[in-house]
Amino acid sequence: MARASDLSPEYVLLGLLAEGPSYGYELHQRLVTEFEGIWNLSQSQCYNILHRLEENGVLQGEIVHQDHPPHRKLLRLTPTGQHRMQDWLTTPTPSSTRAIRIDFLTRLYFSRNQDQKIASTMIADQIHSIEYDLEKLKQTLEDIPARKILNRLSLQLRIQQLQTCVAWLDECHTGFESSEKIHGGMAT
Amino acid sequence: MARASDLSPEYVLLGLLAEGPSYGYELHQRLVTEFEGIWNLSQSQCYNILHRLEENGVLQGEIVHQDHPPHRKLLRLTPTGQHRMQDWLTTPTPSSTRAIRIDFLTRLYFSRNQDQKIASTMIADQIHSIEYDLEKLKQTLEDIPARKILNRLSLQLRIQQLQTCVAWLDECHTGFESSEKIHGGMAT
DNA sequence: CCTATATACTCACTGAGTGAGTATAATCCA
DNA sequence: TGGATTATACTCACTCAGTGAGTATATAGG
Repeated sequence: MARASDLSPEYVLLGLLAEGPSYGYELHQRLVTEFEGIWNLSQSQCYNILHRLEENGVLQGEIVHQDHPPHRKLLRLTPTGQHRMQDWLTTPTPSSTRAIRIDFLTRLYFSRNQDQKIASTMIADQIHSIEYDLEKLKQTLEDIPARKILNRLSLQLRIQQLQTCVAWLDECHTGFESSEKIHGGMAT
Repeated sequence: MARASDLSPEYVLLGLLAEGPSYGYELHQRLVTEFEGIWNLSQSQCYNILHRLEENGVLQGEIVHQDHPPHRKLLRLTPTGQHRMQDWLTTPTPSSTRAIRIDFLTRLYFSRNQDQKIASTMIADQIHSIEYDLEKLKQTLEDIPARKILNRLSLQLRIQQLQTCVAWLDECHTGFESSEKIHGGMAT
């Protein structure tokens, strides 16, 4: 099944659940507060994904009967889910500007919870991955005949955007390092 | 109904049909050859859109009976469709890097068929539109508290990407102007 | 004459995402 | 004390883009 799509919101949910079991409602709340401007899922979309993940055996739900309803469903990662999560964290984000902004940044966030050093490595890996793809794109550009202006302009923009990404990743590095003093633990 | 979505492929089809009536098959062929790397629609998706546009009264189809099948459907823009097309050409593309690369570039291509000067104006307008949005984004960034590192980094990347877009639009300007000598008329 | 390919289009499905709806507890406030 | 409002927690039915396989015919080649 591999990676659903380059920018699937399911991974951010996996990431949150990797920190500990939680409820659908709570997960959505965290998305709204902590990932504002990055992930923007409606509540029902959240539940949809969660249901699918449970069907696929990535999550396991356990209904918690309180004294009185509403009944809540406590969700936790299965071993499969933990595996999936680790795969995601260690696979570089594809070289698309949007994917870098959304997917990479989310991965960075969760890897940082595990180990500060992993985050540094991740940034470096991502830069290498992009630079590799950049070389290929530049080659492609040379192969496009001059009369195909549209195609050339489009590719040129993509290349420039990726170069901007690399510059930003450098900033990211320093930005995250300096933040270690300010921001120590993880809030729930 | 306005603009379907920021990046709807229906406009590129409208644009092609604005040059003259055509067939579904032919339109798809042109997408594959002329818009390679920009639009990437499957044949069936093409037909889907075309069907929808016809239902909405944007296109009108006329079945051409040749001596022998296959019967072909000649599609042409209705006045509504021509109007829609003009609206699209004159409305700046929203300030998202992807939209600039895809939607703006496509608009530029078609406006150039109409009048070279319109293309110049369009580039200038687009730059102004982006710079306006950039100011707002910079303001938003200042309002995000320092501890929200994720949200800040995300916004910072967006801002840098848009600045790259502006630089690219300038290049676009000169690139297109120099191409006027090389590439005069329009091929069908 | 048979096959491969180009033309031209249809259809049934998936999967993301939306929006309205259901049900219950807690809180407020007059 | 009871009526309204809000927060919690989740379900359901729908739309719409996009995919991929399928249908049908003409043509060109060996």
